[in-house]
Amino acid sequence: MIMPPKKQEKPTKEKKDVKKDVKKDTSAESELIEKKIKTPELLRGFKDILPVDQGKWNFVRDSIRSLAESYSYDRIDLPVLEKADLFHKTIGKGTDIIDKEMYVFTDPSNRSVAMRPEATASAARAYINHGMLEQPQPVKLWYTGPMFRHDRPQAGRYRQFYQAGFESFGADEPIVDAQMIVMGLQIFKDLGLNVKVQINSIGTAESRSAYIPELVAYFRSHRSKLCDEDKRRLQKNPLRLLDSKDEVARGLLDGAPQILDWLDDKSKEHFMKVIEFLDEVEIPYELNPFLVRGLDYYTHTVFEFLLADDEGTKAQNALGGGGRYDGLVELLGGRPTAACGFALGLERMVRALAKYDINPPQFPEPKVFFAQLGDAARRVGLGLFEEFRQVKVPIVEAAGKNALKAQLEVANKLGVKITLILGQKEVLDGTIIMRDMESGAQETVDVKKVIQLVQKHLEK
RNA sequence: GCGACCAUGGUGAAACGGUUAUCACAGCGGUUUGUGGUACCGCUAUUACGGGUUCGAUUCCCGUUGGUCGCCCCA
Repeated sequence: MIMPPKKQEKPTKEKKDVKKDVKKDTSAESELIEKKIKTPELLRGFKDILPVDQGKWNFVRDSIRSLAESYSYDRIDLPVLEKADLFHKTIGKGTDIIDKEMYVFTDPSNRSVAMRPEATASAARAYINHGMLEQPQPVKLWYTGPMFRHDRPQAGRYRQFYQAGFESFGADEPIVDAQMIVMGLQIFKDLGLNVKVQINSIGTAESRSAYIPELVAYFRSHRSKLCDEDKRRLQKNPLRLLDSKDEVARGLLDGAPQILDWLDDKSKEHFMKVIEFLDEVEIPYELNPFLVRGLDYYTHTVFEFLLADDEGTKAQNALGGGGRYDGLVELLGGRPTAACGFALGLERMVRALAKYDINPPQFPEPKVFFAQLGDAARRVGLGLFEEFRQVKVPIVEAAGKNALKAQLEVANKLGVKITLILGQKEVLDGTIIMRDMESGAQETVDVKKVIQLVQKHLEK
């Protein structure tokens, strides 16, 4: 008992040394060069979505797609790159998205282009470009894909992030606004996420231009009390004062003029109807008179989807948002067209699933493993594997492994019920071995009957 | 864009100025070449990168890159 280890020790030690020396001599140089070339690094704020996460991602993507289909929204795929101008016009100068965060560059043909920071503008552009205003209205489109904003990365905030969005063009009815909210909430419900919606109306551009001076006047009278950030807002983007996180500003908000009071009658009526519809279908919502959104094109109804119980981090708890944008198509040179839509942040949804430990429904595990030995068996196996696939018996293999042992280890890890073993002998005899993984019992059967036999065995 | 914290193998951790960087899990290979789940053995890290201090740095300092958190913004 003592002897063998001693015998082994010596050779292994020698082997070790040899190996190390060999490594140093032959590959050390190339290794060094590789390292010096720098191991590749991800761009800041960019992320790989790895196979382990795809389950949750597919859950999110599938929920969105099936909802889109049941509400008969048509899929549209829009380019990632657009003329920079498109976003300047629509999202608005003065917004952070445009001024600080957009990936803009000059392309080889000397055009100013931008990686899309969102897709509503592109959807409106497509609506105009392809004469969709001649189609039966409303035109209902949905999309999903990556968006780009050069913001400082944080949890739930990336420079490339995925959005899915729904846009309805050509309907000014309040029911459309309400339906958007219903749809959004339904997706979250399908995912098992507890999400609340906040809504507000910011009316038309005219009513806002009447309201903003009032708001500014109010806060100006309290200017000395405001924090620096809010003073800046007062000048740059007064509406943002409404969702300031500073306590002083929050305290002042109670006495501040509310945008709802400044809406014209039509806007008020529109908003009232949206709310009535929501009441009708018993959708819980929160009226948030301080909700404003960061893009210029919004009119009337605006809403945001928030995680309902967001103890812990308050940041990045908005999972999506949207609203009406009646002026957008006209702004881009189309015929005046009412429109409404919303977008969802996919990584925030995936993150919420992880946070609440919600796992997507699992698809059935394969129950049959196919082990093959030698080239002849591989050749036969190729066809057999395909036959199994056609009768929809999920079957897996590990073609990268040679040893039967290694293949059985994989089969075992997969928790498979049956392993089929095909080797040289069996190929010659036209047979195959069927092994029950629980009992370990195995029998040699006619390869032509194996599919039937496997199906029978699985039924038990 | 501003501020703070962090960075050890595929993963989670340990060491903390001092000889061959420790442990667990995963991975791969092996324990006689066609049989799994256990056991045993072996292999897998120039301590993110680049500089500096030091006789000596994973450990201290600076820069870069990346991550996280708050602000800002938003999805």
